[in-house]
Amino acid sequence: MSRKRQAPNARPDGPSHSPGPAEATPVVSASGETAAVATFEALESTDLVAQVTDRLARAICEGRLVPGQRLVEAALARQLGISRAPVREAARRLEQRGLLVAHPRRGFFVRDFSLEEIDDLYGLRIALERYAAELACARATEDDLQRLQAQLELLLRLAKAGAVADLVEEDLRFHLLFCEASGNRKLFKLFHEIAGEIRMIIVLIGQVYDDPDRIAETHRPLIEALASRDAARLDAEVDHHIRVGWREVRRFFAERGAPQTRDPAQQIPETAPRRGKSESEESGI
Amino acid sequence: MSRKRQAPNARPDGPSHSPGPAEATPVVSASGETAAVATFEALESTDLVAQVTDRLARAICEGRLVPGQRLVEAALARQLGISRAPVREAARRLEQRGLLVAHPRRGFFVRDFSLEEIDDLYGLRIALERYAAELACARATEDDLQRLQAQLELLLRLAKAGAVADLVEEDLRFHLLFCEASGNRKLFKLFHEIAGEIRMIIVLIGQVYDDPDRIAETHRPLIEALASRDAARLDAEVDHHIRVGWREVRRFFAERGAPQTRDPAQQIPETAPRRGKSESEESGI
DNA sequence: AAAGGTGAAACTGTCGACAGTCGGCAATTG
DNA sequence: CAATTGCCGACTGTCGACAGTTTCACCTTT
Repeated sequence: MSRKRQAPNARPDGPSHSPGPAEATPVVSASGETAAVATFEALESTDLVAQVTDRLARAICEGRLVPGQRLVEAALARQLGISRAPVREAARRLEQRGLLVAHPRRGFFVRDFSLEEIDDLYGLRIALERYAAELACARATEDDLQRLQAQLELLLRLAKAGAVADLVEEDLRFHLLFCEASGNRKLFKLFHEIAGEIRMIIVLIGQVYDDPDRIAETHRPLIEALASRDAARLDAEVDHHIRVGWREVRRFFAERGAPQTRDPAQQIPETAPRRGKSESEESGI
Repeated sequence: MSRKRQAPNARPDGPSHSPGPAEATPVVSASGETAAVATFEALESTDLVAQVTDRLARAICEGRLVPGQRLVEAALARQLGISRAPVREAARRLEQRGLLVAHPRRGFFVRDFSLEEIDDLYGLRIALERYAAELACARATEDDLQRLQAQLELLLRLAKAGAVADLVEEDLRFHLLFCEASGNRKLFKLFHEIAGEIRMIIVLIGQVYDDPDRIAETHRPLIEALASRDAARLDAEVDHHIRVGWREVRRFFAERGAPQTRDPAQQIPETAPRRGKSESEESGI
């Protein structure tokens, strides 16, 4: 045996050394010390990977795991009462979704967004949704319209009820329905992925929806334009709708103070042409 | 106990790539400064997963692994002389790239495309590249144009030489350069992923490029349009260029006979309803 | 002979272990 | 006192093993 039992305290990572001015982040310091920022209960049942993925995603989106934070496979596995394999797998999936970033030999870190990345993402989103709109205009069924209408009503209800968190979720689902109506499955899948990052961004910057009713209401023109089957009109509406959100996000993001800059190692496809690489470490500490 | 690193066997070819064992790195001489900016390139990361990923991808694109074929983790691991973990990981990456499909509890299968999926993919590709064109029109640097020009010339050379296989590869790289010129990294990354599937489709249906010269030449208008900074013109050119390829692919695909229909379980984001399905086939590399 | 049942083989999901590597800290040196 | 080197701990990459599940073939039954 003689197996080193590891430090018993559930705080594997040093309090500092993480990415830069993390300390400045609006951490809900209600919990003194570093402490276990997010504790997970053990789980069982099948589909371990899916469960872990889901749980981690939720933890990230609920802010229990803050950007830049390091995730330690072994620690997570221990907390969840499982082995590292499923944790690892789940982390990979979240990396694909853009919620985590993998540093070779260093592990996974909670994704952080630069303003530039947010712009990239929203620009892409517009391109995708406009394409979805174009297709939907031609192929959407009466059923699709019905679903969108129902979703709109749900948004309105949530806005009235002040359930902002749910509103974010259902807002995204509305757009997902839109993509689904396009009939292009690949597009739907892609948007699904992007939605994960958008959700995270929105949650990160806090409550964008200072006027829930108005936000919910802005979805109505989209349905009406789609119903009219006027491609040009719908295109314009979609473009406008998303740009409004984009502007809001930008504004809030600027207020909240820009976190670290872009992570040089992340997001670059492995087969991409490689030029001088600089392991420019975070400028923290 | 016994640690058997590289299995000596490894029948399957595999001069991976390493261009020669001897590195003639120029000894840094006049480095008086403390900087010590010795020009030593980071040596090739001995990343097993990356190697396996690469090898499998190549096998698929070279047709040594046919669509629908089942991949058995253990068998692959044995052939490669490694354990299942890296193989598994590599398979996951290829799944993300759309080259493999994972059936829960059944393993991985080489992706197969239905005509509908091809249409989805090309439609999406047009949407993405048009967006890239729009951005590039405004942000492309002189350097970007230079690179594209050089790539075009490479295409022409390959066409003349009849190196069709390389032509496919470099054709895709041309479009990748285009996306890169857009300055939107996320877009670039996304297109990079899609490029994998497009490559596979092209390879699958055989030689689309029955007239290599013409194909290569069709890229010139794109550069010219970009150079003119006429967004509308470039948009039209991009749209046309891709649609031509799309049509070709469709034609060839129809001839080659449609394989199985769409696999219902594949490609659907986890939150979507899923059903079962069965496949078959088996073999080794 | 076809349909259904049963058992074995095969494969994936999961686990615990090990070793190399990376980052940080401390001792050392100029 | 600052910079450099060496050491130590921690964590990831990788491995072999085990158990549950699925598949496939053969045998039994109608």
